[in-house]
Amino acid sequence: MSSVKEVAERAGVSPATVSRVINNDPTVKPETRRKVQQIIELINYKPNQFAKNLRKQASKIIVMVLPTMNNPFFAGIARGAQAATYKNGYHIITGTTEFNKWQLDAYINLLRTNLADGIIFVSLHASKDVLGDVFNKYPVVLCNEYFEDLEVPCVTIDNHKAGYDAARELTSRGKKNIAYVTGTRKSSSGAGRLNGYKQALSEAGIDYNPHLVVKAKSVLEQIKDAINGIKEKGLEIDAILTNSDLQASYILKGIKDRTIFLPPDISLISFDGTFVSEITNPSLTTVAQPMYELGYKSVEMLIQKLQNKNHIQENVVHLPHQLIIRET
Amino acid sequence: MSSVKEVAERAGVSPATVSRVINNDPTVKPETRRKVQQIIELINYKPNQFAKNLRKQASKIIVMVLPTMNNPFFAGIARGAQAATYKNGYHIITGTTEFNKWQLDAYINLLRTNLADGIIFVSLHASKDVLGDVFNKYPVVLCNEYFEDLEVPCVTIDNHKAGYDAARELTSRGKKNIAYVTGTRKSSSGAGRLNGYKQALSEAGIDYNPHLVVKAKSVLEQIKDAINGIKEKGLEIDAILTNSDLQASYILKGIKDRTIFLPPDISLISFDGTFVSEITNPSLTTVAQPMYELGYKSVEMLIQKLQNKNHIQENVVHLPHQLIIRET
DNA sequence: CTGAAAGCGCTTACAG
DNA sequence: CTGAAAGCGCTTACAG
Repeated sequence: MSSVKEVAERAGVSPATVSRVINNDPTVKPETRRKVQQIIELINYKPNQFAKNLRKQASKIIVMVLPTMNNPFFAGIARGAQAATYKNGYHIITGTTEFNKWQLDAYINLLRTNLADGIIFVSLHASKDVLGDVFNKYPVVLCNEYFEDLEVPCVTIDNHKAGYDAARELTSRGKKNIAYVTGTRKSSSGAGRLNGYKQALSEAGIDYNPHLVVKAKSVLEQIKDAINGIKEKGLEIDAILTNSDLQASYILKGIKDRTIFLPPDISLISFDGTFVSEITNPSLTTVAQPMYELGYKSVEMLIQKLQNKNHIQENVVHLPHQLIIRET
Repeated sequence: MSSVKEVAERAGVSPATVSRVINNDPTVKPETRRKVQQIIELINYKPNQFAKNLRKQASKIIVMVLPTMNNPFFAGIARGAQAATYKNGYHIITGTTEFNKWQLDAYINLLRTNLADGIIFVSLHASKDVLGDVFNKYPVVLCNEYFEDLEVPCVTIDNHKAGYDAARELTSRGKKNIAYVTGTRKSSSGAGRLNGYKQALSEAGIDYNPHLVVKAKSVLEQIKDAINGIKEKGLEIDAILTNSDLQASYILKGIKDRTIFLPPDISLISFDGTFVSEITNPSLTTVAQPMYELGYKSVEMLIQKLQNKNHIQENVVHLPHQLIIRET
């Protein structure tokens, strides 16, 4: 392993000067710089990151915690995040909790041990009690979900408008009984979308019926029960809004299997706009989210925060979504 | 930020002793240990990883490079890898190349700068010339694809047998004209599967026809052209074998769109066994790979290598695959 | 424009 | 069983 010392000796300068060359200190005489750079290339010297980090008290590593990689929506966010970290000379450790509480703690420890400079929580569903402390102590950016009265920066779509756009499309098709399959957990995105849904109904002169709003995880079993539960109450369904492409794909599956009792040509709109919405049969009408950009922007905001660049002005950044009409 | 020094002062011992407690040195007197541990908890002390790494010349960080996260097959591998690193007290930086050559170099730099201890390449398609150097200098494990005469450990399924099992299923259905859509790049997995396919044909008394084997990326356009290309040569197709669930899903799409001219009930078998094979309509018969285990085992082997535990005996580890019969 | 020196926060061989 | 000291490989205020 070569070191500044070795480069210094070979170049006939001090380690300090080598360091200055590496860090583009403008006070170095051009000739000296050239000499040092030559040696660096000659012996293919790369500075030891740990020594650097230890000295600088910063690692240029950030952490991104996602619920899972199994949903291509999150994979898309991770991709964007990766691109942004790379572009800014940072590194990223992406991890998933797979819905385990303990996993979350493991990632936070990366901050506590100084391994990482900051953290991005994607679609975090956790109580403020647990995390308020983390928000106070470390640089944090949220993606998709925000916490009401905490001043943590957040990148998301305008969920109210997204919910509105989706429901509006259905009411404009003349649908009156629009079931809405949400996620199982309370969330800012869920609340926003629900309000948008209600607004669209109201504008179409349709009464809001809470029995049409049901919760389910992205598991065939739960989705089936949730939807059939509505019908068992004697309610009609002539359209469905669903929380994710994945959920929607299971609904189509259930309809085809005849475990969900709905017509195969039912109006169905989902959220996300992943490739899943293209490969189902029929293909899904979906509210596409800018996954890549969500990840990219989250990283940019975190880095901005790390570099204390003029105190981030906007706390919540809304990225545009887009309703894509396909076959459902 | 608290440090060993602070803990030492508060506990009335030397920094060395604190370090010994942290590292479970058995020579510490139980009483001393207790005293120190109390202080550690009291002030919630966490050792600075960089200082530790610098001193130990190891980071317990490994890198996993995947082609993309957009294919759930790779997401599954990443999940398994994550679990294994966590279990072993390591951290993992997973990154994707998205098929860019330059990205690869960025990940290798993590080794050069000592940020990471070792690297896992998943489905790596690169020439030995480029990477032989990396293989020699740093601890490397390969996943899915191996390089013939390099002694780099590799975790994969038995692709020959997998290709055989898939093709065998088709010949046993009485199919005679089995098209095979492979990936676009030369690969050890591709070669293995092709040989298995040939063996199954031969056992069924069917002549191997190279015109039935076509290359395509996981893009509708290419797959369409590849398959229609066969038909334009005047060849019949009564079954298809395809490289991935994703590719297969596009084939179904094309058939339904009538841009691929095949009957909707054609026999179709794909590889991977991701959730995609469940949500297509019809659902896919697929050769399921143990994604999670592939990732998990790759990490285990790398860590074994890092710890020099009795020189890894087996160089290539084959994990079991499973043919899952669904609707195609 | 450059160098000598101190220090980032750990661990470990050595001495006792 | 424990401490003093050296050192991992950098960077930076200070002095010249």
